[in-house]
Amino acid sequence: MISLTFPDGAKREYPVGTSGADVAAQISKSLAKKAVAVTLDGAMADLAEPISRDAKIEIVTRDDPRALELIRHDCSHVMAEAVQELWPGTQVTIGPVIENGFYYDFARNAPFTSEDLPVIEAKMREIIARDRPFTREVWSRDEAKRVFAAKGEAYKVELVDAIPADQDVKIYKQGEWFDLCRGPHMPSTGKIGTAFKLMKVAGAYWRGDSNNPMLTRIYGTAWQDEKALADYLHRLEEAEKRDHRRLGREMDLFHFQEEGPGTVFWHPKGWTLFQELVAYMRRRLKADYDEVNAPQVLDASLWETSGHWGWYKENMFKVQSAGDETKDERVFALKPMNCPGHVQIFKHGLKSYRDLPMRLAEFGLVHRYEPSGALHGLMRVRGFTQDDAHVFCTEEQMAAECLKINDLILSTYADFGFDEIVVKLSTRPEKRVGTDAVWDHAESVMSGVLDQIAASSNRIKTGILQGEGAFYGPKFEYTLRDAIGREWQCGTTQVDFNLPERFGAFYVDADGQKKTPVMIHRAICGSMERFTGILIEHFAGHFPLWLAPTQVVVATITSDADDYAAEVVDALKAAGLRAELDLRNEKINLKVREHSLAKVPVLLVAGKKEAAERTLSMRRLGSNAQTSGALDEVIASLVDEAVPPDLKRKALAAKAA
RNA sequence: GCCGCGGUAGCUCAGCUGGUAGAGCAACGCAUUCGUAAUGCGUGGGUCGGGGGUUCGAAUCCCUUCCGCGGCACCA
Repeated sequence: MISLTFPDGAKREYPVGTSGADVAAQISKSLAKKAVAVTLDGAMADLAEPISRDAKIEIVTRDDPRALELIRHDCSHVMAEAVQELWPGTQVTIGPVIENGFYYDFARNAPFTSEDLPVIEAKMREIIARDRPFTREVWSRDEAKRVFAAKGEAYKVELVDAIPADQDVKIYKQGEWFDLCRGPHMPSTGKIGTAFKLMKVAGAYWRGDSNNPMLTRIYGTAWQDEKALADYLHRLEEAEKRDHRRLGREMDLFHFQEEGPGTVFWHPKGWTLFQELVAYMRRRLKADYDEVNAPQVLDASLWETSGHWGWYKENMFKVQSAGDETKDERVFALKPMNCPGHVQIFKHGLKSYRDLPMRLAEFGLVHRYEPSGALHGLMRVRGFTQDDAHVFCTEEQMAAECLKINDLILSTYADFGFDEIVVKLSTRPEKRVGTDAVWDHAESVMSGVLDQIAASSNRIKTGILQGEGAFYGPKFEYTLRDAIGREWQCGTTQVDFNLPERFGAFYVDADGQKKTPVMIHRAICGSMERFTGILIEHFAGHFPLWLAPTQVVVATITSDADDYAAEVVDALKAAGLRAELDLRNEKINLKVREHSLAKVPVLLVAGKKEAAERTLSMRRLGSNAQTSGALDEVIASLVDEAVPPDLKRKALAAKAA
């Protein structure tokens, strides 16, 4: 007999080999009907799996959140069956569950197109309606390989080979069709239901390696019921509405054009937003950093010394004289990084240990020849501005500097409303420079700092990314979560024991000896262009007043109010607000509509009455309520609201003191 | 870079199996002075991404190239 413990703590005895299905059936008929799986000591398992040991058991019903993964996984199997039924000869590879859905990668001579999706969906509905049971078998490796090889499933043969020797080769059947799979699955295909949809086709490399052949991936989404599916599709639509490329056009912030692939044409409004962000960052740096500016175009030899030429030559812009007659054959590069420039500044003149830590910041415009397929609006461009800085310090100062940077990064994010942050330590990659001893040391200091960060706040999550470090040193990566739950990796702190040495940078220590400083690369926003894009999406274009490109529009109702409205705009501008005047001979309805669509935060309406009383009717974006106020009071309250968060904090602190 | 899809007026898009382009919005003009998400009427606007080919004839078919979109790979 075995003893099973239920969630309520009750224990019951069952014969060895009892299945979850048996247990459910003994509890109640309805539970047996709803059950799709069990958890044994927390691990999900098939309902039909014979239980041979004491365990904590829980019956998982179809409406349990944990069943969602099973629905999606089963759905990917059904999709694979549908595809093979429709196009015999198509090879199946892998089909995992992902966030919000699943995919399956197929190998087929002619790739699928989006027109195939409804056809596959229809076939899937047929298979689900057949409601054939999922059954599990364990095969020997040789048998599995023989069967798959005989079916022409070369990829599956490779997958069987990849299964660790101590694990069984499990096969799941759904009627005639079967797949290599570790499970678990629900009892039958009918449990999947109808709340699924195939979303898109895409190419994907076999095993994620670009040296391998490209397979066709079909993405799908699946949910417990139609409502959840509809909600998900609605969320996608909403996300699309806040796409920064769309808002960039609608709000007249920036554009791209063919002649400048991956480079931004900033329009007046977009540039105002961008500069407001830069101004904010610049204020935040003032206390601790010195701002510098290093050249845009530097001799290739400098990049050879830094190692970038060797590692990233393919991704750099080469610059040369374009003149046909020129004798100057020198090869320059458009800077892809600011660090070599900053090292030159550090090296210029003798530095003492007393000068350390030396923190050099630059809003450096860098250019990288990104692969064409990687370009994506402001998020991935070929020319961008880094809020970069390099801290030259001693080894002893390193940990403290990392923590100081951590404080700056987290407080910056908080000012934009990002307070769920994940900090991850990336350790040595395979392709790297420097000795193992140096890496050992750097990683141990960094992991100590990571522990301190983790201990400092319970809102900050930490983790490790094995092998993801930069070629010259380990790094921290800061990931923030936006208003609709998407994660963006922005900030980074990278310890570098290599570059200063490569460039022969040194300082004179207290004992009169030359020593190589440690260099810490750090960025907060990362790419200012990308961060601007993130902010556009995070706020859905509905910026807080201090960031909004146009903060206020004063719109008239009749031309009788024109003079007054003009006076109001002058007063707003004099008070430092970005204000525009709308005197057009149009109805107020049209004006309200247009400025609302342009996402202007504040609309001040002036009619005959306001002009006579020297008041304004205020309407805030996103609300149709109107409030009336005296001119001076309205301006004062808007001025107060438009103070950036860092200055507001400062003013509060000054008041308190 | 790789796989698939796309590029027609400022924007969103129609244009089937080849017969030299069309709508809505926007713009411009005129009228309207009208209290919180579209006032009415009128007018102009496109070498259909570029290049080449097939054809009597190409937005439409083929090749090529650039750019974009969705993924994959990459991201110092």
